[in-house]
Amino acid sequence: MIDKDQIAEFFLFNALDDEHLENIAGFCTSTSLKPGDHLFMEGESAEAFYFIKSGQVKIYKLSVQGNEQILEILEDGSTVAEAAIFDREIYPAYCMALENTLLIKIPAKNFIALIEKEPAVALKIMHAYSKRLRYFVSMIEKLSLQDVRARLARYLLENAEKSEKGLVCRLKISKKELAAVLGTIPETLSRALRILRDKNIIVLEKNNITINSRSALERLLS
Amino acid sequence: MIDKDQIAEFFLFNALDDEHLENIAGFCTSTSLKPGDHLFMEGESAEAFYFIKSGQVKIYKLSVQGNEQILEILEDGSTVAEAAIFDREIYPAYCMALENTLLIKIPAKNFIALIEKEPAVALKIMHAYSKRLRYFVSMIEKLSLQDVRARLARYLLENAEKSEKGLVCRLKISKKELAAVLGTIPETLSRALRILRDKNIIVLEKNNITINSRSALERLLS
DNA sequence: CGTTGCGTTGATCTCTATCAAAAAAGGTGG
DNA sequence: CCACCTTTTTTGATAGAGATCAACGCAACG
Repeated sequence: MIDKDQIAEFFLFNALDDEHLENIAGFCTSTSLKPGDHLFMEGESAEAFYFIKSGQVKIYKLSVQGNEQILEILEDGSTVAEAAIFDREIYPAYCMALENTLLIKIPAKNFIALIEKEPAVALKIMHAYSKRLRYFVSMIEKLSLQDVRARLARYLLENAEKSEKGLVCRLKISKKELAAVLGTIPETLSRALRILRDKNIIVLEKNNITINSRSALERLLS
Repeated sequence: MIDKDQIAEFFLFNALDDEHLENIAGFCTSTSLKPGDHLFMEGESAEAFYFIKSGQVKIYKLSVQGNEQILEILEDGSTVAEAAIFDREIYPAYCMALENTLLIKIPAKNFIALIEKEPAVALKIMHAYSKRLRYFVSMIEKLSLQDVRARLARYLLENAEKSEKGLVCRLKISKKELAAVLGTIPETLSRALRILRDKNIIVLEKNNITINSRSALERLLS
């Protein structure tokens, strides 16, 4: 059981009044995970979805050979698996914590009942859905229409932030995970990074990648 | 302007009473397309979504080199681009008719207003969303974790139907389109089909593919 | 018929996964 | 702080899948 103030901060519920929040808090519980812990496995029945209060998880698929494709890296503020609860009620992928992670668990049943009374919540969920759909569409596009170097270039451009040194991409995940995000393997990622470094397009430090030439990266996309 | 009876048949609205249907019919219009016509282009602002009354469209992306990845083939009964209207309001892909196609156009604005009053419609839309999300997740999985032959095998298994000759996959699209659905090119698809034929796993006629050995196809998936 | 686009086949080349191994980076316990 | 172990990252060599380029048969269609 958790407190209504804890859930009031989440965008999904930020239009609701105290009475509703109390009600929701009544059926939510909290969960905590250590790095490597699974929140759920592919194929498990989906009776709840989650909010990430703090930490980081990955949603991923495995091939029969054991290759991993990360679908999403989710951080605090995100909802996890809200898609699974309306449909076949099975989680379609694995979810593993990458850090110490604190989540709020929202049972599907209660949530669906809530939506029937609160269309505002429904609209927010739909907004989250459409964002995720867009994300997956762009992922399909990248995977099937671009090579690894272009996928990396796009990732760098999308994740870089301005700093005193110029554009810098701070990796929040290991290179091994990044490889799985990009749909490749660590060796190939390592080589792709080296090529960009040798061309003086980027500068590599351990977890920071500084972009020397934004335009050169953009050229790789076409 | 269209009639309320025309929209009553669509699953999205099949829980609504006459008064609601009249209301909805009031803001819907119909559109018809010939093969090759575009319903919308990538990047266009999304002010409406659609129902397919009859016909067939493809939703696809293009790479800078002009390669095509089909995201979906949609047929009568499907909604088109219902995802685009809650988010950034831009169509994220192209939509082109493959046959003569009749659609009902539903303006986003009116539809959102409807949802706010009718949670039942919201739940149905969410159901459609989660189905599509699942579909895209499985597409990402296939594209990044399976080779072309496995993707083809899965397609055949998923689209085959029982007939007097056994399992038969009737192609509703050209092989060129099928290649784009599978994330490859016609040459590669042609070779993959030939290999399956040479192994006596399938029999090729022009638009029918008969499956001789279901188990052999299933073995290709692992 | 000629034209146009589709489907197939062949030859080649590029990209990326795989295998193997070394180097670097973290922990952990003494 | 150091030796030890594990995991990550990098590098090299190789092989395989699939894209590309080119050519040709074929059917549809004006």
